[in-house]
Amino acid sequence: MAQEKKDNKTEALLRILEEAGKRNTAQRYEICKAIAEYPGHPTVADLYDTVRARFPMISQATVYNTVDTLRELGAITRLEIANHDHTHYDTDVHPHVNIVCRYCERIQDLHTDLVHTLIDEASRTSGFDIRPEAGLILYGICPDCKKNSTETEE
Amino acid sequence: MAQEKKDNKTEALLRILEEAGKRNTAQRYEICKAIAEYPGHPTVADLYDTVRARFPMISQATVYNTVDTLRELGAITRLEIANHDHTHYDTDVHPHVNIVCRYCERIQDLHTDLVHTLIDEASRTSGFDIRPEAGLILYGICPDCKKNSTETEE
DNA sequence: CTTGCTGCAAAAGATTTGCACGTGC
DNA sequence: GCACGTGCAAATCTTTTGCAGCAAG
Repeated sequence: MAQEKKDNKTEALLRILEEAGKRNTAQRYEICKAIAEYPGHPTVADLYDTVRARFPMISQATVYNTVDTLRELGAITRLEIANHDHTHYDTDVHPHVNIVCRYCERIQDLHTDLVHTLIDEASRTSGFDIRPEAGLILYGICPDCKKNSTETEE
Repeated sequence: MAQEKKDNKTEALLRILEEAGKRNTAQRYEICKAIAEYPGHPTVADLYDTVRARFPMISQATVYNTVDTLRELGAITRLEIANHDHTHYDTDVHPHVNIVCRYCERIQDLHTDLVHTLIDEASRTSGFDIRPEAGLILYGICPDCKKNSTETEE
């Protein structure tokens, strides 16, 4: 079932490209697959490495191009995380909160109705048309890193 | 009163540096003043330009250094905004939402109790120790840009 | 065929760094 | 006087771009 879900995700991305009139290339197939199957929130470098395993001659520029195309089509979103060198991408395009550990840089998703409440309030009070691609990021220390730092000292 | 507020803000930043045992230099004074007086959310380039008006020989590296020092001390926070080339800084270190216009790149602050509610819920459900330096960013279209796009077409 | 896509390599551009000099304390 | 801060310029590093050749439709 997990595998089935991944396949659906890959195909969903490919369908979005197809419906936008984009050509179906082997590179794009591999990139979509890599995005769909990547656990978590890959960077372009992550995807480049993954795809290169099967497609050694692929260029970074192609990965950047495809990822950017998918982003324009709303299939994925950019996660801009302070102090991370690379830009992460998120396949979950529903507005949600990303919680980032300051130490291990782990990213955890949090879905909560509060996000919608927040968007509603922001729309009402600011007059902005809020787009769904919310960049809601909270920074903190994850349970593991908290434990480790407690064990060692301070 | 507005001027008085700015002065206080400048001095607050200087005091933070002083209390951290940092040396009091003319460059840092000008940078703190530029940050305190800047309307909105300056980038390093903004601050560099502002300071250079009074201090022509200052180097960009010094601005980067000082801004980074202030950030480490918690006096300002970084705003990572998708698709903006420069990193913006925010002198408001209370957790709040930044609403960013996709067109004119205007940034508007929104203070609401929902942020605290959200942080509480995130702490409880994720087990993370959430830090106050929340990067809560919502993207949208500001009233002005909305009006302009309506007037012109579509 | 025609146009978009890819690969390559170089460019761009923000931020960081190394080092020597100057300056606060 | 000592160590930190500054200035300068070069380095770094991610992302973007120009262009020629290739391939999808």
